[in-house]
Amino acid sequence: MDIQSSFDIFKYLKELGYLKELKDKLWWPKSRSFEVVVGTILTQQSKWERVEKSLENLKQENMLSLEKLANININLLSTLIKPSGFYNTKAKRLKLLSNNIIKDFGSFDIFREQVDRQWLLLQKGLGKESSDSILCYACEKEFLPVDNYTAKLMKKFGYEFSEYDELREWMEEGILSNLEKVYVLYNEEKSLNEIFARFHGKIVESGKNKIIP
DNA sequence: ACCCAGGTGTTTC
DNA sequence: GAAACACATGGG
Repeated sequence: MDIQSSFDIFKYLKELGYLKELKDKLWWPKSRSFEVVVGTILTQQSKWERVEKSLENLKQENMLSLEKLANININLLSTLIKPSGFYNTKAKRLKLLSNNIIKDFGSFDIFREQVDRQWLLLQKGLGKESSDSILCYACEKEFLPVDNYTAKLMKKFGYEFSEYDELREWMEEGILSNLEKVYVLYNEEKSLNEIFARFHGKIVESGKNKIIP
């Protein structure tokens, strides 16, 4: 298979017909909500099923909101997110991040509108992938997150990058320079954010399910 | 028993 | 800079 750009991967995954019906059209469960922010930290080096368990625990205790997490007892938070691992570290970072969002933006809605990558990268616990995931799935900005699955997938086709941003820019550029073709593949009109969001989702799902040998 | 998962921060050369 | 290590659970 001849892969010239990320668009060829996009087309290939599209042709597989995988990930057709999504509960959430942006792929990430409860996209646009504060849950995405919580999920990005919880899912680090963990399985999504374990994250769902933690999210359930938080919901059960009525703690799954920006205001509640900003003021939660740290030991309680650790206990509730135990299923997704690294719970002491993640608890500290989640609480601090919630406080910083309130301090610098006042509300989650303002945060969604005004936050930028630079602010996110300054937060303890948010690296490039988590920051881009928040921008893409919580804030609906035009960012294409890349992860280990993306790197592994591209390596299979002979493309390797030493830096996260090099891979991300190459992935974004392949789509941006083939936008007309992308729109032909979709019946309905989609925003660039939605295209990036679903593309990343497909890559993750195809990686998780090992559909590409 | 070992390996991995929708990474990140710190320490050390 | 880049490599090595810590953070931790639970399923295959």
